[in-house]
Amino acid sequence: MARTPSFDRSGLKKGAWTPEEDKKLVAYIKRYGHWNWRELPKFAGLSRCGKSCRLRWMNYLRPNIKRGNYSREEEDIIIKMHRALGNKWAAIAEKLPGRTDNEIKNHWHTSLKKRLKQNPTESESKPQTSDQCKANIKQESSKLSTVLEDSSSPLSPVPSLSDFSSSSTDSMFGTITNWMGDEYSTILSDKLEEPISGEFWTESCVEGNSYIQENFPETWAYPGILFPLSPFSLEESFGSYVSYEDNFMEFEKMDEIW
DNA sequence: AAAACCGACAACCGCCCCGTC
DNA sequence: AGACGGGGCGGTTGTCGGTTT
Repeated sequence: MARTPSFDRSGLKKGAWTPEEDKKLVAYIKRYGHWNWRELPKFAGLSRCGKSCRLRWMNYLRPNIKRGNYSREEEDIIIKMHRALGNKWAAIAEKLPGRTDNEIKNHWHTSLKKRLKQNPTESESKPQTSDQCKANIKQESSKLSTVLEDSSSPLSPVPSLSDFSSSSTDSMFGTITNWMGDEYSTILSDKLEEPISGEFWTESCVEGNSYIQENFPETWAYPGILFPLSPFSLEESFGSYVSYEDNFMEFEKMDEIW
């Protein structure tokens, strides 16, 4: 399925990701976040370019990725959004929780396009100007938000942070392992064996830890952590961002959790 | 059983946008 | 204002598994 692994001139690996590489990437991001995609592979011990790491994380490894078959409802949304927006896969993906733009794009090219050919009445998309697209994005977004807010909808967003905070460790762990699969669940199981204190859930995340996303279980965010595992000093890496003392404390807190 | 074909999808590439200096 | 760098996006390709011939 994936491409055969190879190395480019600069020695960077290309092609299919191995489970080992995935583990390294996941372990690094869950510990330090993606503070800089370009630098990240060096510190994570990966011979990959930053872009490749980003892509792997965004399309495959990040939490709450929904895989598998598309429901009819999801397909209808894709068709509808595509009619309104054209090939704005990222915008379309925003309205399908758990689906990535890449996945939607693939599904469009492999299935939906054909389906529409057979049944043209479903589509009839006219080329749109970029202004029209922008207007449509707004319009479709507000319409679909209404649908998605309805908790009875099968397309409801993934559980919110408050859902995680009120749930048991077990159920949260279930959610996390769900997106990672068995392959990686062992990395986590060690860390999640002990219940997480109530205090932990109320701590806010540092703004600017850019990988922390909506619906991202807070345990993954390491409250306050913003620095890399780097051979350089913290100051060198982040200059005025943080003081060593502050983050050393965060480090300790983090290690308690993990 | 083997070859040819097709569908699915992970991954790469190049371009563009946006923030920073 | 313009150069630069990082991140994001969309188009495309490469490969594998399944199906058909």
